[in-house]
Amino acid sequence: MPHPIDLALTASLIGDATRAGMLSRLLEGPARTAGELAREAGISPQTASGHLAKLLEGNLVRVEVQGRHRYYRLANPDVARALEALSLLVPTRVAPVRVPEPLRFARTCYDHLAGTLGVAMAEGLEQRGLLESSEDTYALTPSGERFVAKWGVDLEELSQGRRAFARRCLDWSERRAHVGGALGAALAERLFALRWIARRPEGRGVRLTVEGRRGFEKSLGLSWP
Amino acid sequence: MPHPIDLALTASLIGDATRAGMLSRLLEGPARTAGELAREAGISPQTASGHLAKLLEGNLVRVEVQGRHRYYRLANPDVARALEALSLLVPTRVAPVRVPEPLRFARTCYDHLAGTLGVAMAEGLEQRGLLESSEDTYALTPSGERFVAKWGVDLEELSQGRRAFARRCLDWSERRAHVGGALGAALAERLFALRWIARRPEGRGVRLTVEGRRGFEKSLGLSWP
DNA sequence: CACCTGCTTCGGCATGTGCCGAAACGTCGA
DNA sequence: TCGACGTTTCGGCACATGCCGAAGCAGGTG
Repeated sequence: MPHPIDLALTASLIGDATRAGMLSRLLEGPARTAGELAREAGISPQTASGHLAKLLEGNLVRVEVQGRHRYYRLANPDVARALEALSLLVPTRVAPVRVPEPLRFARTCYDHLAGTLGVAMAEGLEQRGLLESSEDTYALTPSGERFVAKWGVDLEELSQGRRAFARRCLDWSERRAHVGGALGAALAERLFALRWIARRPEGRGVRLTVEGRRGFEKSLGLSWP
Repeated sequence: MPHPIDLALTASLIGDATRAGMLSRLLEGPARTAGELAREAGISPQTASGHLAKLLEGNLVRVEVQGRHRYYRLANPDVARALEALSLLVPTRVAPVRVPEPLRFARTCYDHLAGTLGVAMAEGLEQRGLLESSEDTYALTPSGERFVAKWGVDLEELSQGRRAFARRCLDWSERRAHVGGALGAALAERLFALRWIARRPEGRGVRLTVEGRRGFEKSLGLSWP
């Protein structure tokens, strides 16, 4: 752990509403000029400049100079991760997050399964001792390896790739983790192939089929109304 | 993402040196009473009480009342994760606070370099724009390719192999990333060959030689007491 | 060169917040 | 019931910091 003073210094950079807004926008959108950030935040260019100088000093953003424009972006992926980790701590106001019900129940997150279903699967695997979580990754236990093999996941093949094996991917609608990485992608791919889940016509939404409902019930004891 | 104002509110709870110190202690140690936390922080009980009330309100800690004592602890594992994610963003000071024990300072992790030295090398390369990190891999920039070639790394050969090129390997003693994968192995191999580092007689410990100390100082500006 | 534009630096004002002294509250033990 | 102790609440002070107006700097353009 770093010295508390340094930790506080970094946290206080995010701990200002204006700067937090800038960082949130940079987290979700492309690089922006100082002027754009000022307008979006509703503050004068001087003030924005001061904030950006601090963020730069704290190594939360980096800047690319193009002529008289200065494009700011998040300094590195760690910053994005820290912002997301902090977001999870924000006390929920009234409704947790307003997500349309279908999307909230199940959707794809890049190439793996997210939403209530994705989280339930991860936690079901964990409760049955098939999956173990560490700080930000998952690992299959020996019985877990046999279990996913029954679904048709080829572990040999997965471990070849350069991709992280199984990442704990934080779910923004559930505020809990689901399985990402190579394993997450392979699980989703198999569940589609087994027709336990099916893509909705458009968007990232996913539907649980009748077979899927039965399958999850039988294999992991998961059930839904 | 939550509203930026709420994000800022939560971050600013950590963004005070005194509170950050309390949270750090709670992260590493057992639950403590309000009075203990006050003494450890070197502030009056009233002031500590105010801080703890804020942390409680922000749901970063929870409290257990036992008679006239109040035991505070972190509210949940998400808080610990957020603190650690934030710690990663703290700009590195070159001199570590504590004199590191041998293993902590430098060791091999499979076939690449880990510990304070491994992390410092990775971050030194990154700060100089020689290495870029994405989610779980590293990539050499063009200037980085020239740099490692000077150490005798044969990039042609590395890219032949089936192994992941450069993995971000999380260091358990430092809680930060160092370079793994094929590049990490090649760097370690070259540093041994150049006699910048040497294996300790037994175990995985690694020693920094006088040449190594000079070399890291000159090439990456790293120095140790 | 002059001029516009994007951005930063400087100075002063106002608000926010960390700190402690004083005092109150609740629990425990004599 | 009383006093000791751990903790919280209240009030006021001092410092830190966000804000903007004014001014300065540097790149692009005619």
